[in-house]
Amino acid sequence: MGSAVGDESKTSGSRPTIRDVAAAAGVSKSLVSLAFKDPQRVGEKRRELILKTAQTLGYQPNFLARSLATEGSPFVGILVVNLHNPIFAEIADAVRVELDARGEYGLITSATVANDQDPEQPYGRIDSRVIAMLQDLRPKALIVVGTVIEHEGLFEGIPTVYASAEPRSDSGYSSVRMDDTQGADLVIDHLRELGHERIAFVGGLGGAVAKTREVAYRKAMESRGLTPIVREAGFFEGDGYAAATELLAMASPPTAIVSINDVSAIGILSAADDAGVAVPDELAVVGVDNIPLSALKRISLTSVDPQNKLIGQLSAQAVFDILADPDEPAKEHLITPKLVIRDSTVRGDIVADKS
Amino acid sequence: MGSAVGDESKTSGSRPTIRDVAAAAGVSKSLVSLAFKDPQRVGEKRRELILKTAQTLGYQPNFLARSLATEGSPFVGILVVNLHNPIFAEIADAVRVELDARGEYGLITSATVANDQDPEQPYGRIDSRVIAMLQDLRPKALIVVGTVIEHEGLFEGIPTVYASAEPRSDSGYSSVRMDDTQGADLVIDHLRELGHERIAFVGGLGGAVAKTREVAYRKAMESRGLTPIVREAGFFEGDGYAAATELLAMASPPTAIVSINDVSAIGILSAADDAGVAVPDELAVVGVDNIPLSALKRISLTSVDPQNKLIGQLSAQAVFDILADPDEPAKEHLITPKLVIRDSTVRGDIVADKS
DNA sequence: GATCCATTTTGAACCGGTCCAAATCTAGAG
DNA sequence: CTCTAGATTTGGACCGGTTCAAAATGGATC
Repeated sequence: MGSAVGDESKTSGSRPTIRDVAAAAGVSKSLVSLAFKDPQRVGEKRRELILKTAQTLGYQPNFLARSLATEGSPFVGILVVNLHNPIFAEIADAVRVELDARGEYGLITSATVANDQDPEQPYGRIDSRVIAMLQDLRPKALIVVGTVIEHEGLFEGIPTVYASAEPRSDSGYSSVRMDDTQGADLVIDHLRELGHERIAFVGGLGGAVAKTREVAYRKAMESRGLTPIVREAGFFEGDGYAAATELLAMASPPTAIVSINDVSAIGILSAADDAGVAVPDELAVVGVDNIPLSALKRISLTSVDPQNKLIGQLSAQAVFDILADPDEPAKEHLITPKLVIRDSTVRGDIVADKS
Repeated sequence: MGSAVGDESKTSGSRPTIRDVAAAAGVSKSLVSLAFKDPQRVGEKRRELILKTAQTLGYQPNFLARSLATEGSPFVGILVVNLHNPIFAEIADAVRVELDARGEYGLITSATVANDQDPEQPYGRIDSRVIAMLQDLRPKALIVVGTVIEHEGLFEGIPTVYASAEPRSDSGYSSVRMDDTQGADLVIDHLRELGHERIAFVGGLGGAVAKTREVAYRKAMESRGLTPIVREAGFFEGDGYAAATELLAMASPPTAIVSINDVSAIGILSAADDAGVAVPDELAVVGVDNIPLSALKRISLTSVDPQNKLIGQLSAQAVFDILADPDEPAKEHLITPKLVIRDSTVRGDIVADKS
């Protein structure tokens, strides 16, 4: 009565709230809330009524308010450490697909800050403001994709799974990553089948991942009665190029080079080109990561595929395990990699190009 | 009095709140709030006291509560459409650096959902739950990096800048992107200087970006009295390969091919290799994007560099402009690209490899 | 010592939800 | 028709901040 205020007086501008719906439907806000999160508890009639008015009003629960009230957000956080690395994008995708399949959803974020001090690990340092935000958001769980430099209990209280990170001795966090030992075995066996014996390794610098792979290479060689030839190097094209150039200048150069990763391996290919060494006839080259560009015809690099899709799936799986039983001890999942054989070891033999 | 409740009874577990600090410092919560967001208004003594007790208690304002109360979050949202495209990572980085330099910060997110229906634009469709969240968060502004398929007023009420997206006629949103017309001029001029006249274009399928580049190529050719040769194709390696194979089988094949982007151009290189056509002697190839892998020696592709760093910077700049004056009409910034000349057009001539 | 004004501080309402104890409404049993 | 148990609905406190009008404080002035 009175000055006949329209029903929609509040609707101006911002989104309708739960109170608007309650008023329009003639029920209490509590009931509207219930109708959304536990529909069975609400009587048939009102439920329909509430849902319909919500629909017509265009109501959508406010995520912020909900998270504040419940002390927790409805999603799983996915922190992608390094946006420049395509394999992390693959893992993140797989994580999201798996979460979706189980009715959860993932929020992808990156907080990486360029780190000029350490050219060998330019990414991995993290913006604390973004972390603070993520903490306040309190996602159900967190999946960290890639290696974070400073991680000391950053996400206390949030169940965390590390996907494709470096092996860490500390923490009781679950992790999922490629089994480098098996990777090295695959590579060395493949090369030996092709008749190679002087097999060198390029890499080892720049963190635990590098070290792990170097050790795996050494073991694989020694267990087969071969002598390791290691040339320390970093992760990038230039590193592989320099190392390979040196190796090829040796008195009796290696007939095969195994690299720490694909990008460096591509540098090795260039070094061979420049030195007039034919690949694969005079030199076989193998990388690790199986990044998309290794499949390009111009490169066609034999590579250890870490099975990123599987890593993503298992990471999501690990999150569900933790959620189901928070007291379960942390697990370390080691994925068996696959060897993708291309022209850099066997001419013209294109195998398992698409998986 | 009574059962002597300890001061820290609330501190157990979760982070201390503003009330904990207020109690510990013997002031009201309002004052603590003030001390944090407008320190000048608080008396010297209490300010110091409050800040110190906050420090010792380890208090940090809760981002969620703040955003809810103020109806807005303290950061600029950066929505990276496609994590798999390295140029978007470059843009996002540049945006963040620029925001940082001006005291703001960016929250990177990706909401892309794989889109099996349309293999030519596999990314660009967006997870509505993530969008809803972003809306609730109400960032100061939003920078969308890359082309979003469905965008109809998704972010109403939030100032939005499109970086490196397709040109859009609708909307009053600001945008920053490469000037494709200038890009085409650079390419055609370069090729003509090298004596090429039969210059073909590969691409044009898969959205407005593709169409824009095709039109730019046509204009550049016609304005120079040359006849356009267009072979419609998509964005990927296979597309370039197929198109180039066809072109090279023509009675009088082109002596140069301009591609829609680098990835497709690499396919063209492969096609030339397989057809026994020498690059650059018998065929020159040019791409667009200057993705990192085009600089690899094995590929060494001449490419139009869209100046991603600059695009990122200007996008951030555009955000500040809007924030400073919300009524300013939307602007369209066109960036002048640079041509990076490599072996695919001029043998052995390595120019501007690192910027 | 009283008065006035500027500065500092406080209390309470609010943002948009959740949640729980209490109130109300069924309907079947006695 | 009353009683009671179970289902449904509601009011109000709460999450952790912000905000603003009003109260308290502190000088300076008369």
